[in-house]
Amino acid sequence: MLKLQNTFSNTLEEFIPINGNKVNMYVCGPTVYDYPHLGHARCYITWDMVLRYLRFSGYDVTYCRNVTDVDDKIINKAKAENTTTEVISKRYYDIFSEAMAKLNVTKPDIEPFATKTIGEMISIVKDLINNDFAYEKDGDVYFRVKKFKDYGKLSKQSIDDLMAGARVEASDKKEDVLDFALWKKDEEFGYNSPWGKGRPGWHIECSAMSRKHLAKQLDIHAGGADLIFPHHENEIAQSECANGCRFVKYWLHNGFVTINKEKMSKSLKNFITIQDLLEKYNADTIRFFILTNHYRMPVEFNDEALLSAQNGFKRIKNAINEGLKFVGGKEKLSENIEGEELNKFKEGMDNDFNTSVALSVLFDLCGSVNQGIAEKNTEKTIKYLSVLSKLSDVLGFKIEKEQLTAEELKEKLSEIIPELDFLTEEDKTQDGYSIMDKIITARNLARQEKNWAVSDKIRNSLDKIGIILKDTKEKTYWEEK
RNA sequence: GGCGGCAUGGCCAAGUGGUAAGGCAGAAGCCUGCAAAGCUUUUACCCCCAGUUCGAAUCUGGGUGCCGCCUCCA
Repeated sequence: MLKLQNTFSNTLEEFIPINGNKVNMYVCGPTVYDYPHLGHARCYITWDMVLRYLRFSGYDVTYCRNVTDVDDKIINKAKAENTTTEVISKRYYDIFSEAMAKLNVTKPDIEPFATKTIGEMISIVKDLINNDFAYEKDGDVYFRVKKFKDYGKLSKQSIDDLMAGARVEASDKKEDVLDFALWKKDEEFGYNSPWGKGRPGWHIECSAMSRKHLAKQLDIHAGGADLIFPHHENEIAQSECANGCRFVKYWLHNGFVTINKEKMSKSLKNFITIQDLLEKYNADTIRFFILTNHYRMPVEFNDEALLSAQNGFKRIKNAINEGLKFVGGKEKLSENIEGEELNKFKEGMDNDFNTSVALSVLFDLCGSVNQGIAEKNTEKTIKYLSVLSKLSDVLGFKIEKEQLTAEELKEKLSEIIPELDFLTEEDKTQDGYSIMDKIITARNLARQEKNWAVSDKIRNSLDKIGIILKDTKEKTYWEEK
């Protein structure tokens, strides 16, 4: 039985979808105006893990994650570069998509763009005005916060407290400081509307996109904890007042990535981009790093933590790769998995996605797989490896070695070929794999002759370009670090 | 000021009343020509104080420290 920590009730609740096993899941996506950083990676990897686990558990999930491509920051950047907002948002959307693909984040079923949903936004704003929940003033439209009695329920803020601590800019146009913009007048970059040319407010975008592409009522709405107030609070106000029904059943929020205990963010300029991080660590390491903590807790970023994740994940990767080598490939694994490890995994994940426990199960399985290999017990190895492989897949690890192509390998080897004097001119014209075979053969010859100086020199040369040799009784393997 | 969260071994982390999972790092040993990988062994009175209980890391109250939201933010 799956239980989720619902931000709305602030309790652990049993997950019962509105409509049988069909699940609508909406996640607030990126505003595409700059490079995505590790904080974004955490958010989308987290919801990807949730999506994968829901599907693994048998739910029929429709996953929608929007793209905000109309925004002040995009406009400012376009102005600065003397180009259009379309050019800017396209550029950063492509960068974002590439980063997500590299991180093995599942592509959403629906990925709507705000600029393609303007009609739906206008329709909601109209309804809100008709219901007296909103008012137009000089081309702007504002939401009348005090009219919505449930305002503040998600963030546990009372209207009085919000008033007292209000840091929101007062505006002559607003009836009340707490009122927020649904539509903003904008002659230059705006869209036609009943109130003149203008742009949608940020919050209305998600209300519109979720309604248009999923439903008036969502099972799960997720996002970063910084969106609870005001973004999600305002979405609730808009959607519930426009639709006349409850908006979201389960609100889920992820914690932040921190650096020196401070939230990683654009404004603090303490972020590391996904691109830069991928230069140093692979996608599985980054995912492992994120999944070691519960998704609602903060995760402290530093190189020591990433290194620890890298080493930890290597155990899982090694067990799977060695296991696959031993049993003879992925097709030997069985589809139907069972056992106490699987139960423990489910138990952990059912408890609000306790990935720490889930990972500990993977380590247990690694032990069993390694044992199976050591005992040369194919049946045992297949049994545990099947579970291990499946569960690592559920958590979204890629595992399968990104095997170098012959060209890439040759490219790497070219750096050290001058040191390898045993290679003939003819050898050097061959492809990477063949050259590698020659190198390993030469080294094993030296080993047979107990010429350790030569054999170690070869191994050290390969090590310099990130290739490790593993000697076993049967064969010598090579792999990337 | 209002609201929310966190505090467990050198580091990360699980734990939701019954006597502290797991990972990293370190140490010792096995294996190995040496490595790599693997295996075995190995380190905790859970921020402080008080209370509830036969029994608390876990519940209650009070401290202390740290973080987040209240403005754009994943």
